[in-house]
Parts: sequence; structure tokens; C-alpha cells
Amino acid sequence: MRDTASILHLDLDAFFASVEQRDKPSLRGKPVVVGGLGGRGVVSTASYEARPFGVHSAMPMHEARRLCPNAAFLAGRFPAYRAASRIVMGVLGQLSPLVEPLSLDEAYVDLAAGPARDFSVAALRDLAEAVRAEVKAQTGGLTASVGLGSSKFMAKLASEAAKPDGVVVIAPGTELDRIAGLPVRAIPGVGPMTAEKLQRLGLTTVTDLRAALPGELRRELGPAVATMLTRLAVADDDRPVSPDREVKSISVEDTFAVDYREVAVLEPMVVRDAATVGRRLRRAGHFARTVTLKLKLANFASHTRSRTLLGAVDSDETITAVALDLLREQAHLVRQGVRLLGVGVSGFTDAAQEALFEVTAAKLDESHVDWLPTVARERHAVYRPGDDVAHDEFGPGWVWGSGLGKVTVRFETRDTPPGPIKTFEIDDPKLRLREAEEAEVPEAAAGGLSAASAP
DNA sequence: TCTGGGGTCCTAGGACCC
DNA sequence: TCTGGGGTCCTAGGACCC
Repeated sequence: MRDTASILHLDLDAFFASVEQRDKPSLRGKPVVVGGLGGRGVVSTASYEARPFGVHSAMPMHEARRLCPNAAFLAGRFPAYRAASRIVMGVLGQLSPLVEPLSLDEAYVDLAAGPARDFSVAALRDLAEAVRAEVKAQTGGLTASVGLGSSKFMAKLASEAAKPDGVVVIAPGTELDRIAGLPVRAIPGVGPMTAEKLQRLGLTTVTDLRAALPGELRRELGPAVATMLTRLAVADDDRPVSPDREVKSISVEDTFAVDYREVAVLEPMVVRDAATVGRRLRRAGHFARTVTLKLKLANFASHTRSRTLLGAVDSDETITAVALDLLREQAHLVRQGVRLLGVGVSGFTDAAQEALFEVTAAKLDESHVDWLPTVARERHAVYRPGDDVAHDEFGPGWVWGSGLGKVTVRFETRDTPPGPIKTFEIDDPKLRLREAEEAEVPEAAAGGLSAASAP
């Protein structure tokens, strides 16, 4: 904790849904739900119009459809979200070199590491408003909530209080009063399980925590959580804003529409996922020593099996061979029914030591490779609701829905009024998917914010 | 037609080493 | 002849976050 509110937390409001509304004029002011559209999907983001119906993140999609049947249900366009995120992070980078992104839509900034400026509450509020205006201008209308405080905890609490589309500064000196009556759940790191344990100890508010017996907390929650809670309960938080945190693991996982009970059916999935992980690993410029296979069973129990190699690797062949080995060792689990399969790597180094890879690992059986085209075809090919498309005659638009060999498109973009809907054969040669990047906003103009925020 | 996907961090036990 | 003790690495599971 410091004596100025110089840590900033920015959170884009209903981010994925807001990008969709920006790019799809007919959805502005209407309930929009972005998430997995398969039978087992969950909600990623619900627009503010959908929330009064009870729709919220992490809710099963079928429940969201029941609660709000008239919402637009979209699969999501990550390239567009990444492009918008880059612009926002660029705006924050003009404030200070210390920017720590937490996800595509959230970041901390340590203003004290930036240029000298006025850290009075009033000046910080003005600065936050300038940041929000700049984000809105550069992203084509996305709104952000900004919180400022004397620590990460306070800044985050402030931005939550600022939602949506606002600014809150927690003045230095008011921290203890600010959090006293809050439920323990308001403390970062206290989730459902920890809250439940605390409840059993009779601790429901931050004030209760301050009076808790240290020994009891430690015994029930472990030393790390107990220490963190004890400190955060009195707003004692010196966690630094750290940019460039290194990635420690890379993984891919898939939940299937139905449960699979045979190793042979899962093998091609492992081959595909291992290749995806390998590609991402090489793009990151890393080599990994540990390969992990994850299975989630029909009963929802999840199991991981990992193997650490003598050397660090980055080839699809090696990752695949190890992951297949791990899968085959778990045939007894697979027979119980697998709903999710994942492949991951960790234990990164920057230098290869492929020569040290154990020769005893299973060789990649050529027969699996034959499966690959089939699996891959399943994945693309379809027009998913929300996807960007272009038609040779009607121009750019987005997929409104598809099925029964037809695809329905609404022809509009972020710069047009709401547009007309037309239906085509799914194999209409004049219709094609449009890379989201094509449609995205131009490079951020430099300097706008520094002008707005000059001391 | 229950319950995603991508991560981080912590814990606990066993192997191994000095 | 009761079996210290600390440190690191690996594995598996779980809580939590967005």
C-alpha cells in the first residue's frame, strides 16, 4: 500500500458482447450472449441488456437460452477481440511502462512508474476519464470502467464499483473503512470453496476476518491463503504491477458433444491437440520438458497425467508420442466415458535438448495420421453464428444462423445502419468466411492520450 | 438437455540427495 | 538402535481467475 492512489485497474465492460454490438449495428441495445454454442457450451459474456434476464458468465448456454430466448447467441470472434485488446493495452502503455494485462479485457497500470504527474484524487479522476475517452475513441466505441487505489486490491475494487462505464478513486487513507463491511468474497482469491470454509468458522465479512485466530485460519486454509487473507483484510497489499510475466504452460482442451469410451476414438484428438500445442509452443519460442494429458470423465471428475522428459522439446512428433502414451495408460479411465480431453506442455526452457528425449517413448503410429483430415474437417467448414462473411454481390456481413443446408446472413458492418437479411445455400460459391482481422480497426494513432493527460 | 477454455498458484506425498 | 532434517524435483489434484 502506498500513499497515493497510483495503481489503476481498467476493465472493459461486457467486452466480447460489446465488440459484437459495435460490429453488428442491429444488435445495439439488444441482449447479446457470447459463448459456446454446442450442447455443452457456457456463457462467456452477456451484454448488459441480457443481464436483467438472469444471464451471466459461466452459466450453461441452454439455461441462458431458456432465460432469454430472444437474445442473439454468438460463437465469438477472438481475432476481433485480440485486435481491440491490443489497442486498449496501447492506450495504457502511454501512461506508464508498467502495464500488466490480466486477460484480453483487464489490466493494471502502475502510474507511479510513469512520468511525474499530479496524484491528487481529483487529478487522477480526470486522468481516468481521459483514458476512458481515449479507449472509446480508438476502439470505435467500447466502454471501460476504471478504478484507482493505493494497491492492486483497491484499484480492482474501485473498478468493480465503477462498472459499467465509470470511474472510482479510492482515496488513500479510506481503505480500511472501505472494505470493513464487505463479504469475504470481495477479497481476491476467496472463491466459493474458501468462502464456505470461512462461513463454517463463522467468518462472513472482512471485519470478521480481522478478528480471526491466525492458527485457525492457517489450519483450515493452509499457510499461503491464510497469510494472504490476514493481510488483505487490513488492506495490506504490496503486490507489484509486473509486466511481461512469463508464460508457464500452454494447453488445448476440447469438450465433446458426447462422451467417448474408446481409446482409439480419442487418439486422433490427441494427435490434433498435440499439434496445436506444438505450433503454439514454437511460435512462443519455447521448449518444454513436461507433457500433460487431461481427461474429464462423464461424472465430471478430472484426471491429469504428466511426464517430464530428460530434455526440452518442441516437435509435434515428440509431444504427440508422449501424449498418446499417457492416453493409452489411462484406458481404464477412458472406459468410464470421456467428456473432455486436453493436451498441455510446461517446464519451459529457451534451448532445445531433443537429443535427450527418451528413445523408449512410444513411436508415432502412422495409422493415427490417417484420421487427421476427418477430425480437422469436422472443425471448420461450418458457418458459426456471428462469423464475419462476405458475399460477392451483397458485400460484408455476418452469419445470423445456419442449418439444413442454408446459411442466413445480415449485411451490415460497424459503419453501416442495420442491414438486410438474406439466406443462401451453404455451398454458395459467392459466399465466404471473412478473416476478422480484415474487418478490424486500423492501427492505433499514437500520442492522443499523452496530449489529453499532459501534466 | 446440467456444468468452457485458458491460465496461475498452492498443497501434499514420495524420491532422492547431502 | 526408533525412524534427523532440510532442500529439490516430480506428480496429481484442487482452488481460483477471467
